[in-house]
Amino acid sequence: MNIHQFQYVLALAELRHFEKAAEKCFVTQSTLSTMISKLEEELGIPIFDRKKKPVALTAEGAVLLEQLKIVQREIESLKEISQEIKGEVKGRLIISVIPTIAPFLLPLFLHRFALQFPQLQIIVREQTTGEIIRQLKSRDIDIGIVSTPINDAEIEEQKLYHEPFVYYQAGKEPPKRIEAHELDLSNLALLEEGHCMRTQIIELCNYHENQLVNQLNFNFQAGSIDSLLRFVRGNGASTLLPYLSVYDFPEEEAKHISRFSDPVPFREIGLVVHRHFVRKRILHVLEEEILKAVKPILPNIDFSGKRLSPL
Amino acid sequence: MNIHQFQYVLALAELRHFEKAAEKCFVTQSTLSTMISKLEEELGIPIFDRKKKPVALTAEGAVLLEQLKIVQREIESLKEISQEIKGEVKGRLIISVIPTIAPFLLPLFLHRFALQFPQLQIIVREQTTGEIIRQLKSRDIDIGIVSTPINDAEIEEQKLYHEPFVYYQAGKEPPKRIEAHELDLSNLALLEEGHCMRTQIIELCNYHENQLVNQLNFNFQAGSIDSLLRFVRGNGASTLLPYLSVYDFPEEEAKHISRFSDPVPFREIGLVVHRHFVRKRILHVLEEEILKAVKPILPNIDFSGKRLSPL
DNA sequence: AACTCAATATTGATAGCATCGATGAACATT
DNA sequence: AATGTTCATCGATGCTATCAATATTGAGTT
Repeated sequence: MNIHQFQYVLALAELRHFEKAAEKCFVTQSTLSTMISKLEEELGIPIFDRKKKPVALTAEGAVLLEQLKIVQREIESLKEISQEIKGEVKGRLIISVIPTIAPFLLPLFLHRFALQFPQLQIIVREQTTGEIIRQLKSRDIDIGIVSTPINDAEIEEQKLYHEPFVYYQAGKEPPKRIEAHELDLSNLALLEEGHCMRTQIIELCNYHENQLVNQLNFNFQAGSIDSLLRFVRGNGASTLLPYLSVYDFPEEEAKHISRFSDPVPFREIGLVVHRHFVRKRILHVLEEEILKAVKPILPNIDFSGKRLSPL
Repeated sequence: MNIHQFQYVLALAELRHFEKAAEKCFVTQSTLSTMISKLEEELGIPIFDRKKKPVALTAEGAVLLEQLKIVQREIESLKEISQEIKGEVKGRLIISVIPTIAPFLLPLFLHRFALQFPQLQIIVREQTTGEIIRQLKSRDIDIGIVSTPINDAEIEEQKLYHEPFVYYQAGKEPPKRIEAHELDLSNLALLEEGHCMRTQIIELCNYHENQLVNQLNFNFQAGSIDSLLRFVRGNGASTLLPYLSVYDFPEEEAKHISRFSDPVPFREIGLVVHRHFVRKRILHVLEEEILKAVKPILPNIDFSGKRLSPL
């Protein structure tokens, strides 16, 4: 039994073709065939059904495969840990960010972050919280940036910052400051379902979804803050926006923004990783870079001990 | 990099002596030395400090060792899974049971259970809940039998049965049936601290620890139900006992027992394993054997939907 | 400083095995 | 029947894990 055999099985299970799997492992088909047979023999269980075209996993093989994946992953972690110890950060890192954060936060830190790990191939995606958590668990992505808390035993969270919401009113010029409870909730536009910010705002308003939506005689499902804003402007509607999406508004646009008086409604943004994520240094640098970028921009409000403030 | 090297490192880390570690791995000292050097070279990190006598782990080595243990464990799981698939159950199984269950439950099923796995070396220990959970997490034991729920993300629970408490009064003969609230709480003796049953009974009584203990002018710390009973008998005191400890009392002793009328105070007993425990079949057979043994004995009470009933 | 002992590293030989290219076997397609 | 595809098997080869023997190192000891 050896580590190569594990890789061969995983490759064959993925590609379902001996030659292609062999190619992926940089060996000949002959080697792959022999080695997989040996592992099957040693375990005493046929992993593949070679009668089927293309090759298929046996029922027992499917069970074993799951464990093989785990073993493989832990061996990968071993390598990653030693690279971290040596201060070498290589390989590929996939970061996924929710759509209400990504376009505003990423430009603030991504470049500086990437510079620190020239050997690291960084891939950034935009996904909803649900997808991010699912993919963290299946280890398809490495780090998520979402609105915390998540409260999942498999997921580790790292609080980053609190981001206030602001009120945006198209057409009129609302007052600079506004009390949460005096908010005009008619014509409040929201993002489409699946976005955590939609849910948060609905909860903030203490309103049922129907009540909010029904204020408008048609229903626009915005998939991004940008799209939401265009809709709001075009229809004289209003909405709530995260602070980072408005902090650099030009003067003309800033007139439509109201900041909230205390208690300011806000959301918490944090890093999330799988609990077995081992590249601690990357995580630490990422956290530092984000905070360094975001702190000078965010208003200086003390959110300590506060929960989401209902409107 | 290969699996043997992992084992060599683990053995050396444990025994801190090349020759002894080599012996444990059934290779020569020369092999062990070479192979460990190779792994260190491949990882690029010295794991051991050979200058120290006896050999010591380097700081980095200690970090790597943790991951090596994980890898090793997952490979062991792979073997165990294939044995389970083949229906072969071999190796060693360590079961730990809390002291208020062990002496009464074990004789009821252990023999029949062991017969089903003649190749399995079964070791049974008696430990408190805290120790059991700790050792499950460090993977030093395999299965625990405790009073559930535990509610720990790393621990998986398997409910077994509900066990009523009964009231024992030395000296007098209490009525056959007793209402929980009419219980005489003076002179109620308890197990020493660390036993979950002590805590449960204190909670049941809704009494603070001091109030209960102060009823007696001296303080006996019983470490087992047996020891507790001797004390109670010798001092005309009273106590609560788990049903399995009294169900086969001789008539003379049974006179001192009161069963509770509804709502009957009870505890829940369950199997607990680490969430990565893979020997599902063993667990399943164990559960079946315990239930088969215990069901004819336990009184037929429906505890569904009830929580621990306070006295 | 010379010696001794214990512990680890190194050396050179060997056997086992992963790997290869070539070929064979099974099966589907034409 | 001929051909193509796919996986298994065979014999050769080179690598490497392993061994026994020996060298080196280091910490006492005399």
